[in-house]
Amino acid sequence: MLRTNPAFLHFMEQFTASAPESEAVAIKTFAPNTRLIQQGDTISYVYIIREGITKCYLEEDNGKDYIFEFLGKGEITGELEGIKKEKCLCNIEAITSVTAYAIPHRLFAWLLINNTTFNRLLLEELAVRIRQTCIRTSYQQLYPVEYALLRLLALEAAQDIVIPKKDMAAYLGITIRSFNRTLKELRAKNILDPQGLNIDLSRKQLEEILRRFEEM
Amino acid sequence: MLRTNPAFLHFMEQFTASAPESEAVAIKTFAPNTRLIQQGDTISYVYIIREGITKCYLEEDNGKDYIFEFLGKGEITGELEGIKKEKCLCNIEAITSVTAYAIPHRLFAWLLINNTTFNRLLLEELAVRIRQTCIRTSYQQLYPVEYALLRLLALEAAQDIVIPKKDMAAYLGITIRSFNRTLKELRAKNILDPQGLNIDLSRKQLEEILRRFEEM
DNA sequence: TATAAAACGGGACATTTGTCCCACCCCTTT
DNA sequence: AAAGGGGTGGGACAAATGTCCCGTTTTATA
Repeated sequence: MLRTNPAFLHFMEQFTASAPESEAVAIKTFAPNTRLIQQGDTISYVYIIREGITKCYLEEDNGKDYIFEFLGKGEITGELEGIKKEKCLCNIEAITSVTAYAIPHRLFAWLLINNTTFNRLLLEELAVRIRQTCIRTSYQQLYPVEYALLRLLALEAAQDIVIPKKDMAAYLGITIRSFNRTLKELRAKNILDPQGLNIDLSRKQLEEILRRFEEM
Repeated sequence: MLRTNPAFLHFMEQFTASAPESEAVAIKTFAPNTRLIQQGDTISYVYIIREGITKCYLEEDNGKDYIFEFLGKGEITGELEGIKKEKCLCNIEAITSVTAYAIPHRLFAWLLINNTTFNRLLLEELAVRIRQTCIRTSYQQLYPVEYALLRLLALEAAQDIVIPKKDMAAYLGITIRSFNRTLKELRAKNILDPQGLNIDLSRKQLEEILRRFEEM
């Protein structure tokens, strides 16, 4: 759910600390609820998140939003546009306060060609993203919302973060109404079986889930 | 819907024709309904489709299938597993008769490092795939099935291919029953407005859609 | 503190989608 | 020709989800 990429972050720290080319890399700051990237715009930077949490989402013409993923430390964004010069696919909006490395397209292209490590990191990142997306989409299409919601709550607690309710709903592709309803039903049934969710949870995390669950 | 990548195909033709390393590349043939890749398996080849159409899908524990995409000429598959050594995410099954270049992982890794063109082609392919997936997922989650179905029919006709009904349903993430029902409703309403679908259609394609639509 | 404005939860109903099942058609086999 | 099997379309009902709306709570502001 909240993706991170420590290896990428580490690379950027090294790179900005030592490489002469890295002068071009700026560090930008974004306040909560402001956008790093705006859907439809043409941009000239690729960002790598240094600190904070963002949401990556698409706004459809009918006013509905669909959140693809939450991007945290070390995640790259704007890379699709950096690879193929097209308009931005989706919005990247800061949920918490965010700082990010801003890599100009020119440098990005240079890195891809001349820095094997960087190239490799990006390749792996894209591969992971595709894999995760596939798993999630399929899961959400083929299982009842109930399961997906439970799983999402578990992930949220496991990562010890708080995501606004409306964002969770948008992530599941449902309305807040449905979200609330399902939540209520789960509570009524008193079913909370993280064992069946295929997520590793410590005892502490499990308690955390239960606590949040009651309070929501 | 049916993805192709002429540039990738062209590269492979050139490469197998001239490069000495390409000895390792075999051409494999697959009969309709057989699998190039089996979900959960460990493989040692990356495939690039030379001819034919395949479907890339995930089978969930509850017996349902979700089709991510239909891969045709020049599309690569098994690349996620080639980049990160993990078990196969999904099934790749031949719909028509298929021939494909089979690239051993060792050569694949070598190409990524030593052949800038290949590296670039893969990067672009992954980028396109992510983009397309995002667009589609969002569309399917946030619009009524009716729209998605209409759009799918249009795409199918525009590319002049035939996809079995059950595969179309699996692509939309719905049951055949729902598929049939929606189809019937559309026919009853006699609504078929490809203008609103954001797909470029020639007059001939439009007629083709209408024809198929009536016959289904 | 009082009051308006905005966010929130959930009831009631409408719509959409899934499940179950049966009738029909087209094969094949005997 | 008769019987059986597999695939297909759709009716009837159940379940899930969305839409509309209202009363309550929270927040902001004078």
